[in-house]
Amino acid sequence: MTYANALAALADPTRRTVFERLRGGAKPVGAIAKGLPVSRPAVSQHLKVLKEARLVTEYRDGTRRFYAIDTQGLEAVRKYLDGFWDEALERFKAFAEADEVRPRRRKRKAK
Amino acid sequence: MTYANALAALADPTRRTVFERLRGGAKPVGAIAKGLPVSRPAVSQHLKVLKEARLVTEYRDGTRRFYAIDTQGLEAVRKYLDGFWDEALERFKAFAEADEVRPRRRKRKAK
DNA sequence: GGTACACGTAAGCCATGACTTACGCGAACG
DNA sequence: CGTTCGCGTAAGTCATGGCTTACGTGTACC
Repeated sequence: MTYANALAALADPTRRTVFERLRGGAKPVGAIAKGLPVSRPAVSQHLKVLKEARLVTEYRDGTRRFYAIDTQGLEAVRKYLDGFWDEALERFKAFAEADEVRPRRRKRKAK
Repeated sequence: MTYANALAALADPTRRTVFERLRGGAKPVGAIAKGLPVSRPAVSQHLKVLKEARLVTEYRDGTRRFYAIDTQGLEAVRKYLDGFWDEALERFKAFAEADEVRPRRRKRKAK
C-alpha cells in the first residue's frame, strides 16, 4: 500500500517542490533547500516523508546526504491510477445497464 | 494545474474510498455513502472536492445526483507523474556527471 | 398542496500536519 | 583536537481540513 503514502506525500505543494527539484539528478539537502521559502529542517522533514513513501532514495557521502528520485513510489501511484482507467472506459456500458441503481419507480414503460 | 487539486483530493483515505466506489458506474450519493463510516453530508463534501479536481462528474436525475469518474483529473495526474519518469531514468547519467554538486574539495586526484 | 425523500450548505469542533527555533551528532578541515 | 559544516531530531505553535449536527431547497408521491 505504498500508493497511499505516495499520494499523501505528493499532496503537499512545498513537498512537491522539493520532489521536483530532484529532477535531473541527486542533490544534497542544502542544495534542495536553497531558495525555498521554508527552512532547511522543514526540507529534511519533507524528505523523510518522501523517503517513507518510496519516492526518494538516500545515500551518504561524507557529511552530506544525497537524495534522488525513486521510481517505486511513482510506479505504485501509476498502477493505482491505471486501475481506474479501464473501469472508466466501461462507464458508458455500466451507464447503459445500471442494474444496481434504478429509478425508484419504473418509468412507466416507454411504450 | 488540475493535477495539484487531484493529488490533494486523492490524498485523503475516505475520499479515496468514495472515489473507488464509483468504479463500475455512476452512483447517487446515498448509495455511495451506504456502509461508509462517515455521514452522508461528509460524502457530499468529498464529492464536491473530487468534482473541483475533475475527478468526478455530476448529473441530476430527479431528486438524485449521480456521480461518475471523470478521466480529466486522472489524466492530469498521470501526465504529471510521467514528467518524472524519463528524468528518473537519467538519474544514473546525472549521477556520473554531477556537475553542480561536487565535493567541497577535489578528492586530491586519485593517483 | 402537504409530506417525504435525496441532497447541498452552514457552523462549529477537534485532530492532523506543516512550520518554526533550539539542539545534538558525526564527518571534514586546519 | 577544536571548529565548522551538513544534516537529523525534539518540542512547541498555529492553520488547515475532515467530521459532526442542524438546517434549507427542490423534486416526487398521494
